[in-house]
Amino acid sequence: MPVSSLDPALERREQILRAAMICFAKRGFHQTSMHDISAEAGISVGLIYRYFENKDAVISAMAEEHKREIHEVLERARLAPSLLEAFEIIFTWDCCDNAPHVVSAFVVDLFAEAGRNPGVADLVRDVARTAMDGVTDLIARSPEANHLPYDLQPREIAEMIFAVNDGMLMRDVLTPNRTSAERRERQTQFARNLWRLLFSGKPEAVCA
Amino acid sequence: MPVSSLDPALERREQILRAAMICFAKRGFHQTSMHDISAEAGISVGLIYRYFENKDAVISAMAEEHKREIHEVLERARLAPSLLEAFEIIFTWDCCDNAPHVVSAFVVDLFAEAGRNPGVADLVRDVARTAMDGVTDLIARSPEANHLPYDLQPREIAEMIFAVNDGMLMRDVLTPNRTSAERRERQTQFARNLWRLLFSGKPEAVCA
DNA sequence: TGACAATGAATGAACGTTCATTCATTAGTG
DNA sequence: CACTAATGAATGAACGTTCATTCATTGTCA
Repeated sequence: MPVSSLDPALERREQILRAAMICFAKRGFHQTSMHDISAEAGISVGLIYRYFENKDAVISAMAEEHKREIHEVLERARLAPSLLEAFEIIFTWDCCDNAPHVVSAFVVDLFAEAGRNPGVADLVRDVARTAMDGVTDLIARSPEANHLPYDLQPREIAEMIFAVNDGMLMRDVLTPNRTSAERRERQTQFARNLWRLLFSGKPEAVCA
Repeated sequence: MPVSSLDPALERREQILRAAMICFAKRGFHQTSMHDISAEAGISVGLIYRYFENKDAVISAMAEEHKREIHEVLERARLAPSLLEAFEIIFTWDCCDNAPHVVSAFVVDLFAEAGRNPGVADLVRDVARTAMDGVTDLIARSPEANHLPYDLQPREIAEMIFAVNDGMLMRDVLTPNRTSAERRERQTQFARNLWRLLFSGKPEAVCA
């Protein structure tokens, strides 16, 4: 548990967001009541309104946190010593050790919410575009870019990576009792398979 | 618009389901009220309860309809003259001409619901497994199966196909104003790209 | 130091609204 | 008339939000 901040107000905010994340993942945005969140956080209902204007603000704040997290993952991928390892980082970002399966349930619900809430849609679109640009750039700069099969462009490969990644995330909500380790193993396998398809040869043979 | 049935009771049922689908896609399951559905269908609230036990039953019935639709798509894919064409059918099944973008919004919400409603989860899991088995079989039986790159198994390829497909579906909710034709074009492109990655050669060169 | 004032974090009952569901009633049909 | 289809006002539970109130902490001053 991270002793995240010296500011007690910020700590409260994060405590509320942590509780909200658990509730949202368990029940979804619109089935989660403010009472649920307050109970999960061990505080009173009213207190939430000291730190957030309303329920929508809680959802937005969490979407923002998700945005930061994705940016962080991209940064780590950018620093990876090889493109394959960058792939693996991107494919396993949601396999955090604690709270297994919470992230995927949340993200799927976030996309569903984006489908009807334009504000959330803008935010998710923004994250998606930034991530896509980052990975496109990552591929274009890599030494492997010279060996791309056929006339596939870096952008097309990035799109495929994200499609596969999102698709696995979506499937994940169907198997809630898989452990983080199992998920990581499985998704790493996906990354390797995609890699093999893209760069004709064993992974070790192409690493920089 | 299909004049689906001679039985007026069944017709009412379908009228309600059609209206519910529109509402669910627009607002999501839990933000859609029974009044919304009745207004969309042009009937009274109480009448819905003559044909469905409660709101959950409406959701389940629609998930069942989705199941039937997927099975139908699989059957069409099975009858396709080549594996590539089967791919294209699978990748574009949700690009129906009327009601653009309705399907993807609905399906993403369906998965989100599956994440918390075990009954829905069972149903979706069942559809997913059947579809996966069908496509695995499709690949294994195809003449191209002998040219699979590296040690990739038909099952792994099927998993990748569905991951890509689900991922695109998820992305789709972010661009609600794309037309069906644009979506079809884009997703066909995805199918072709995946095809090229899988079977090293131009599509035309490998068709049976 | 000790007494008192001010602060604002925290509470939870109360309010107005929305919603799923029911049911007494009406319309339609044979 | 008898029977079913259809209506929509009524019900009660649940929800988001507000706010009067409590109380531990901090600041002030003699």
